[in-house]
Amino acid sequence: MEFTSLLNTTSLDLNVKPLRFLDDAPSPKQELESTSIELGRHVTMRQERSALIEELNRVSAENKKLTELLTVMCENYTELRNQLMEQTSKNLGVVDNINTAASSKRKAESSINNNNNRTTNIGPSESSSSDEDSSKKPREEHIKAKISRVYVRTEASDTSLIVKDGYQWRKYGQKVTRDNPCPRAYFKCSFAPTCPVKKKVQRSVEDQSIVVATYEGEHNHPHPTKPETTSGSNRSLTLGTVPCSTSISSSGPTITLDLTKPKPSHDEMTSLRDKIDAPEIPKYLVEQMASILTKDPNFKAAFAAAISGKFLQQSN
DNA sequence: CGCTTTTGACCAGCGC
DNA sequence: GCGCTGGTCAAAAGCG
Repeated sequence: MEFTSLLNTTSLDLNVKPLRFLDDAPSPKQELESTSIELGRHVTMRQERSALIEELNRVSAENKKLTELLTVMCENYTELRNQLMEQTSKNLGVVDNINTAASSKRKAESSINNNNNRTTNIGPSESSSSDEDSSKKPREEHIKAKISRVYVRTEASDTSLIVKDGYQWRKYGQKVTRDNPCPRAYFKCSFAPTCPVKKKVQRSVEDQSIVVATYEGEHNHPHPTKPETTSGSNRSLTLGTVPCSTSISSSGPTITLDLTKPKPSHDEMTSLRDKIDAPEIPKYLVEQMASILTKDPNFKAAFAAAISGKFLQQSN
């Protein structure tokens, strides 16, 4: 799917013609001639109309600015996407080697029955069953612990088996396994005493600059610190007063933009722009939101309908 | 002094 | 039953 083919912000006509519906309305002159009793009311209406026109022009200008902001974000996304594609194509071969090397003789023997469950993952990932646990305890009816595996590239000279994921870990053992001369370190989550999560860290036998971290279980406590990367597939945030949430699922990215809430004031919109530009909001998050917005073919229609509906509501 | 790391010993599962 | 292997325990050492 080519993103640029979907992205056409110029066709996203956010600069609606706010004055158009005014042309269709009866002119003030005609109404004044119709009855003199309503003269005072027409004066008030004229003031309201001019205020409305001013408001609509301001909204149009804001829409134009938002369009430009969206265009910039989409350009950044395209650039990052190209970099990601380039990096991914480089790493795929390495990961395949890791996957092959990680299969020990014991696993190979037992994996005849469950080899189809093996997964090849880049970054935080999950598998329905653990290839190691299933070989160790094949009689278990259910897998108690949630297994995920993370590959981290580090300096080959760095002998410390430390994977910075934001959690606090206590090392409780180290073992040299048969299939890998590099020792395997065993960690337990020390942030919460009752947290059942365990972590195994071992260098890849093929590429010692890559550290393989295997997580077992789920944390039963909030994240102690902000991690470098998010392992979850769902993200949700509220930017200022704009109710906006994004999520990425297996079925694809979805976005919930609550336009039913009251329209933010000018100060709130300015605050929102400041927050988007502010460094406390990660750039990747803004770019992700922009990409999700522009990827959604229904977004343009929904956004245009919401704006036009707002205008019609005000005109009534 | 308290916490973390190290490391040898111990235990359990599995195959033969 | 025995040996191999991965995983865990716990005492000692290290560190701030």
